[in-house]
Amino acid sequence: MATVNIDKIMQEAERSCLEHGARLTSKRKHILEVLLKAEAPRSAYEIADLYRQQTDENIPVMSVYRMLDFLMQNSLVHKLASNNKFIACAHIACSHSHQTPQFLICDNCQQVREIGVDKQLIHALEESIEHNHFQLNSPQLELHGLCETCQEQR
Amino acid sequence: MATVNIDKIMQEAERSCLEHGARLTSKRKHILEVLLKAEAPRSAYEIADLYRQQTDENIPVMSVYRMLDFLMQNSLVHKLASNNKFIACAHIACSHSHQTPQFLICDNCQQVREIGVDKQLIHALEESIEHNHFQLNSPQLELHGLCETCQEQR
DNA sequence: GACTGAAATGATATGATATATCATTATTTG
DNA sequence: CAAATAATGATATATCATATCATTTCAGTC
Repeated sequence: MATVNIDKIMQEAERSCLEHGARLTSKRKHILEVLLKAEAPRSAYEIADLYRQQTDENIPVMSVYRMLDFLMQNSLVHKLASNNKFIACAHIACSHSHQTPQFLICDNCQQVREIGVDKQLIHALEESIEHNHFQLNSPQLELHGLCETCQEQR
Repeated sequence: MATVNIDKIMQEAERSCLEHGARLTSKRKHILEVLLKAEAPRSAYEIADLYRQQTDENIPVMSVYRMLDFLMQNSLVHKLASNNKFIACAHIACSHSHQTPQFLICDNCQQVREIGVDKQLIHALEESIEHNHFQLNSPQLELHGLCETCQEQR
């Protein structure tokens, strides 16, 4: 089942890149696939290792960073600032347009859920920030806590 | 004027540590002072350099990290995950209890404003997160954009 | 199909951030 | 004061990230 999803997501990623004139090369695709298969956020170095395992091909970390930059620019991958790791965007194959990503990061098992933005919430945020005469970039929220599974284990 | 404020803040920091049985040693105090004097967030290595300049005493970076850990545990310092830098808490000498810190980070001049938490906003956040069966730790928000001064310069 | 310019990738070096570990010094407490 | 605990120093090393120049690949053109 997972592979079916990945195939579908990859198709959508290709379509979206084509539309924007962005070149989703084979190596960039592999990097995205590595992240789609990973169950948790991965560092650039971990991604390089997984890439080697999954393709029997070497890849310089420098290249991984560059490919991650490309994928991020095309909203296919996000970087989590709070732990310097990368994840595939959870909404690549969704129809709803890609908005501000919000992440729930489990501090126990490290799993990350990317949730949709609540419009009202964003509005409230912006209000709060306007009071401070601050002009917001698209705000990425990273929220730490415990996921459902890990709550139960306590 | 700045020094007056710093003195007052330091007094409050000492009082608060005493209250919690936390030992605010002279070196830890110096680290906090360095951050209070800095106009922008600083990395641990920058803090070590400033410490040397301001005290004519060497300090190992390892120690800086440990002291920063201590200061963070006692809510005197925050770490900004989005740029791996540290700042003094803006509310040390405030009477209102220390809640979720929210940071507005200027991507142009790097200045950071720590703003108070809007109760409604936090409530909305928590609602949004409950839908995902996620148990939040105290959420620290880091919001990037342009401060008032830098907006005007564009 | 060869030529050319641009984009992508490789290779190498190095900088920046952070932690592990063991030794030493300072402080508290009985 | 001695023993226990906490704080700091010293050293090594892991981890994350970027700068720079060389090489390869690709798209468009003739």
